Amino acid sequence: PSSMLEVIAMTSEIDTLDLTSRVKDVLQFHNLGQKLFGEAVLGLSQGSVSELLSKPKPWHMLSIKGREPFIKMHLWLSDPQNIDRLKHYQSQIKGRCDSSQCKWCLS
DNA sequence: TAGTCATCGATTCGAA
DNA sequence: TTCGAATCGATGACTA
Repeated sequence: PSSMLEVIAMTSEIDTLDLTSRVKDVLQFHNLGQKLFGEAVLGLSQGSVSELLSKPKPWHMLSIKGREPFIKMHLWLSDPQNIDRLKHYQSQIKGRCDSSQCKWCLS
C-alpha cells in the first residue's frame, strides 16, 4: 500500500450514508459550503463533493481510490478543531483573519 | 484496448 | 440577483 489512506481503506468499514449525513449536518449548522469543504478537506471540486454527499455509494461498491474521500470525511469529523480550521481557511481565502488573537495566525 | 470508475467543470436549479 | 447545491457530459487513470 502506498498511502496511509489505502491502509485504512482496506482495514476499516464505513457507513457512508450515516457519515455523509453527519457531515452535511455539521456543515449546514456552521454555514460552510461544499466548495470550501471540498478544497480544504477533501481536495475535490464542489461538484464532486455534491455527488459524494447527496448520493454516497455503499462501502463495498467503492474502490480503494473511491473510499479515500469518505475516510477523509471520517477523520475530519473526529477532529475536535475541524470547524475552527475550516473557518480560518475561509477567512484566509477571502478577506483576512480579523482576530489578532487567532491561534492559527500566531504560530 | 475496451470498459469502468472517480473527478472535473460548465451549467442549471433553488432559496434568500 | 447572488450564492450554494445538484446535474451531467467529458476526460484521465486503471484494469481485465
